[in-house]
Amino acid sequence: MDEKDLKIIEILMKDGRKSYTDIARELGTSESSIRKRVKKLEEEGVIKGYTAIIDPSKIGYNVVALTGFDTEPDKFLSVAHELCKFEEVKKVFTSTGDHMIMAEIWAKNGKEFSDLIFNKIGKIDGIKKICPAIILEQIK
Amino acid sequence: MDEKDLKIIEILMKDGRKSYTDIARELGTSESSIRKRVKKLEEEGVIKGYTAIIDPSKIGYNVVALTGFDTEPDKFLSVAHELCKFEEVKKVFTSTGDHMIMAEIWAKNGKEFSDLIFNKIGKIDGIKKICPAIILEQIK
DNA sequence: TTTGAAAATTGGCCTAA
DNA sequence: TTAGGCCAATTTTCAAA
Repeated sequence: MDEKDLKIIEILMKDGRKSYTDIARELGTSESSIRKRVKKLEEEGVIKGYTAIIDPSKIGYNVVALTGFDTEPDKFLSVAHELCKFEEVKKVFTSTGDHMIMAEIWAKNGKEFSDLIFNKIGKIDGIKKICPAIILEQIK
Repeated sequence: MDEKDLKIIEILMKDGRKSYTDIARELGTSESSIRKRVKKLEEEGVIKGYTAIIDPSKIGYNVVALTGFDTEPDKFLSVAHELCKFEEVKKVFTSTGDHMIMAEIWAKNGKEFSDLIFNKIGKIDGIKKICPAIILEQIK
């Protein structure tokens, strides 16, 4: 892990589909050098994967919410695990602060979101409180 | 925007570097069809870009925090805008719920994080309250 | 790092709906 | 007119030396 690896990571965070050849040109080195470094970074788990950044509203998901969950202490991990099973739950974090678990949840509209929160996710055993913060706009 | 577009999006969210040829094979169609659909999705802003998913701790960022900001109502937008200028601030959202602004902030350690919060970001005009929730683990 | 073969990308052109 | 298919030139990927 050196300066060049960090540069590669920076470039791939900006454009995850940039070709090794392009990165090599940008950093003034060879394509195979870049490819081997990227492969190593992937194997080491530094690069965990690649993803397309989607505008949820453009595919019909008009409600995206950062949702905090408070749980009974001993049910904490099982709640987190259950949350992951929902297709609408895109990300799950454990955290300090106001809530033990934070999740990013996508829903088509307010009705579907409340149905999801009250009738499905809310039914998970061990959840004490749900605190949704609906994202209005992603600025950065 | 049809079923096939949604499938393409799903595939590219799982692996943002998958080749058009591979996607075509998976969906039983031709490479050029995929290519033209992806290009259109990009032009329409459905696909906003691609990114490598990095494990922050593996590149020395041991503190990642979802941080809520309360602002004076009229300074709301300028605060959001100022936040975006910090390299350590990776994402900025406006939201309903407890806080008007939510940001994902990366720091190398607790010391750097508190320095950032108290001495730099905290100095932005219009901020009334900062509520950091440090992410312990990303499960999904 | 270099090299060469295999694979993917790209642009143009054609057909069909 | 638009989406899909086909082909040929170029570029990229990938493994072996």
